Amino acid sequence: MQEEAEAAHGNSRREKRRRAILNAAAKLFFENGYERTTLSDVLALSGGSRSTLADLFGGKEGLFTEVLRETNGHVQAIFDALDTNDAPIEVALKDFAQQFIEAIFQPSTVAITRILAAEGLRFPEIAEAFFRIGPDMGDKKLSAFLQRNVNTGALRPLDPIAMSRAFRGMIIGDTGLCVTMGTLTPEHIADALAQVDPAVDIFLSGVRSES
Amino acid sequence: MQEEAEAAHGNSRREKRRRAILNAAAKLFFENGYERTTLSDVLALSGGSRSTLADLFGGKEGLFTEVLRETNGHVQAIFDALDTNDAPIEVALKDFAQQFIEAIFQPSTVAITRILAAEGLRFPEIAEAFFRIGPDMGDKKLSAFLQRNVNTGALRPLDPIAMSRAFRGMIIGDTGLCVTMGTLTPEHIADALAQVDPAVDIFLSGVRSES
DNA sequence: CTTGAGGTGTACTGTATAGTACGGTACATT
DNA sequence: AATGTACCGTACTATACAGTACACCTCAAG
Repeated sequence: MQEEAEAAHGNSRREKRRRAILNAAAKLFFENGYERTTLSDVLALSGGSRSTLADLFGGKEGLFTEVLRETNGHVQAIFDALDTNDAPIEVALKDFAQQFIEAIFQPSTVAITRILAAEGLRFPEIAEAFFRIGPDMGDKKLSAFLQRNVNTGALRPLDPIAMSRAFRGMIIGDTGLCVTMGTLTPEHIADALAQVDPAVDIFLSGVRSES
Repeated sequence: MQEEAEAAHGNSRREKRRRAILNAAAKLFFENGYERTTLSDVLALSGGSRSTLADLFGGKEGLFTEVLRETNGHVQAIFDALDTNDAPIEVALKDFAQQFIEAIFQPSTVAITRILAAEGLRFPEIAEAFFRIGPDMGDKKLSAFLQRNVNTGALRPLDPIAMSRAFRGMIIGDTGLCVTMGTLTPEHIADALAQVDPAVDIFLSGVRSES
């Protein structure tokens, strides 16, 4: 019974420590990278002792993968929330683009993108997992939407995958590179948002059936 | 006089060592990242002694920045070679897209993109320099080309910067993310090349003046 | 052949840091 | 309040690595 309670919300004390360490580690790993973050730094920020950290996570690698797993979960949730609506195509696409940009520039999304760029080769399965939930999720929803509009005859019968890819590329532009380079500023995001309308216009003119 | 010869092509012996160390360092930094590359690794690959390395580059940071500077130079040359031609718009754009993809997926471009994604925050001036010669160079040539075609009336009077951005985004798509994640494969490149034609079609249908 | 300037290799130093051991402490349960 | 489990903190160990010192070697010029 006691075990059950632990499994559910955790031994309140232990779980609090766990959360504190995890949060501190996430912050430091994302800010400074894996190598340049020391366990002492983490503990200085979180409180707790080396022994507890070792017990909870096994060691530095265990802590890191746990941070990534959790962040991947957050990102997954963000992309799950993406949706297309039943407004006229133009409006629906603009909505989707706004949501997409917001999803991509969420702090947790940006953080995990950068850290995986830096450390991805060492944790390939995690990098791949992220890739699958990030781009692929957006792609799936968008291409399904486009396919529906092809079926109704609203759009020319082009490959929905290719259209989806083109659309997302137009929306994101160079900003994706800024993210990984660490040079992302609020202006870049504002800029990306400002580019949505012209991009949608170009895209729609390109794919819409002749009326 | 002797000095002059040294300045030009270098004391042949010293210069050979320099090149060997630089090449080995580039390979290892790009493969394993900054932190995980040790000077001993570099020397094991290049030959030479710790003392010479210290003398030539000052230390690890000096060696690294020298590698980045040089690679930036190569990338600059690659992007300088990008050009638009006088063929019909559709052909010219497809040509440009092919060149652009090839430039972006050059080994040296990929290598420096990844290493800057990983270490960019520590060497911000280099990251920014790369950013300026990479995307911005492509952007400049492409938007000038588009502007010319707007002027002749071939294209609708849209903002050439926005068009350029949209075009490049469509061409690159997710593949840019693969690069930074280290999951780039030859198939990705082939895939990107295969997407050029449909992307150009969508783009052109979107921006061309009604005939 | 001689000579010296520059290069080589090794061995050393100092520092940083991950992981561990252990004695003390606080908290929850009864 | 007693008791035992789980946490804390410190100190220690082992290792890895950048940078340096130094004695030996190589090569080119005379």
